[in-house]
Amino acid sequence: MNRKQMRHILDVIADMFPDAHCELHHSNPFELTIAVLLSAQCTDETVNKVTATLFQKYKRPEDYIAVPLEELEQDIRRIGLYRNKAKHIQKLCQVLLDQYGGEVPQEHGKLTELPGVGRKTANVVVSNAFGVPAIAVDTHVERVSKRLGAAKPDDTVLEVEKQLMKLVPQEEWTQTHHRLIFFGRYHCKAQNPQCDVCPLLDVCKEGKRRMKDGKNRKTS
DNA sequence: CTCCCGATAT
DNA sequence: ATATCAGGAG
Repeated sequence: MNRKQMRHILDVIADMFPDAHCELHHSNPFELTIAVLLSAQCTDETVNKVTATLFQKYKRPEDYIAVPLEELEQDIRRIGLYRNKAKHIQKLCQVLLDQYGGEVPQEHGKLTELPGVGRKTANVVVSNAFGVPAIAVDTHVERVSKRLGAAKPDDTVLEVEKQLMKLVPQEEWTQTHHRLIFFGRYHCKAQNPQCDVCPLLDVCKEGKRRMKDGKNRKTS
């Protein structure tokens, strides 16, 4: 795929989702970091249900390490993967207090060194909380990029990210990231992609293949 | 690569 | 019943 082909895709998804945004509820960089950490293999809707009460009980890093690990585990149990996540949160809060005065660092390299924070989470935090252009490749961005042909089927998430950074102007990285997520979450879905009503069908090999094979099933 | 894991959609 | 969900660590 070249930049001109990508430009067309960007214009179409901009028209479909003009105000795509971060759907994880948060009111500061620290809450955003916790929310993204919790969101692994879990819908943002479930995360928001939990953080609605979680963020009332735990305001600062000190609050998370003041309770027994088991108590924090129970407070986030519905998220899934809760034992790892609770452990990561306590370790992360300890590091924030020990090394960063209780604040979330703005440097991408420092973020990825935090427990439970990988490249994808760091990208979300720097772009959403600190205004640094970034394209976080989550399950939706990966799937959509590969279906549309912006990345190869066996590319790693890092390779997908690099490819998108080449194809998309830097000033549009963060916005594009959100629009690709919305496109993947609400339209080009994992299970029932709505190829039959997709404005990108004419440029999507995967979509044409699905329509031809009759795999596109519009059930609602 | 495997493991972690509950909630929801299909 | 199975697939999937804003992944990361060992």
